[in-house]
Amino acid sequence: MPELPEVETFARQIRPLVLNKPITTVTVTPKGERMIAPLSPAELTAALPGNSFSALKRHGKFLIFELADNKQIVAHLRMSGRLVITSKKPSRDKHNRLWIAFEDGSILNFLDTRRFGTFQLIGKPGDHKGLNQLGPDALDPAWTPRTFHKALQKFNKAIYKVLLDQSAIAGIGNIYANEALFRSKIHPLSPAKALSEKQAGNLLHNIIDILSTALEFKGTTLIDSSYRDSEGSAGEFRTLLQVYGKAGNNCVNCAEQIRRIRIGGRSVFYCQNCQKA
DNA sequence: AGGGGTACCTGCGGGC
DNA sequence: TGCCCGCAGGTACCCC
Repeated sequence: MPELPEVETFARQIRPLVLNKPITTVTVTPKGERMIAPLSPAELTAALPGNSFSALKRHGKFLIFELADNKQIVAHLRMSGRLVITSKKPSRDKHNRLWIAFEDGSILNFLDTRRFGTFQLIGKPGDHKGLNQLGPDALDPAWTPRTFHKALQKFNKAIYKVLLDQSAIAGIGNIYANEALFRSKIHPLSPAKALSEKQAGNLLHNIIDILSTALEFKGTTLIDSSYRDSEGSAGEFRTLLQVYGKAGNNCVNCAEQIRRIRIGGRSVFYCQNCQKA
């Protein structure tokens, strides 16, 4: 569920509460065991106590907890993961899968309803396959219209699929891909290669604007969705969505109704009239 | 290489 | 109320 703005929101909220604090215990529930694979709970538990996190970084939708001894924990929230801090006692949420207790009594809890999330200890930077395959972060200041246009040329597929391809640009998920294409007036099935540098530049601008604004709003919580930030608050970017989840609604720019199609098994929303490029 | 399908899980809403 | 279906913000893996 979480995309870049939601993951960054978690990072900002928990960072000051978990850095440079000695770890005392690690607890992995039976249903949390898959999430730490290939390590066993015993192996993870043996590696952490006495250690502490020296930094918490984010790349795309991954969170990287750096340990003082050069090891790292690479975490991914996938569809339903959440990170919550409690004091003295672990969260009693039924979906609390694993937690790390610190010397000062605070506890980092990884909640995950669907258990697709991962929380993997690696020996040194570079040892995580998923992380190694990532392209530049979507909010990396190094992006320019030219480099983005050039990156798109490498992919012989629909622009929608490239935006979701984490090896091309990291951090965009379904909601923000839909919104960025709508604002850029680009049809989701347009070949990525066909975009001009001007179109690519405009798309990049809209991606950055949407992700930055969504971050200010602490992400997007859809109606009936379970996403809540680390403090339990809903993300308010929902009010700014223009197409995602709005099949049948009138387009905000014209008289067309927003359509829903399937691309690669996922729901994609767009305006047939506005998104012709 | 790119497309599609399935799998991994749990929960929710809609239709009957 | 209960059941069955489709759906979900992600990604990996298989097959063609």
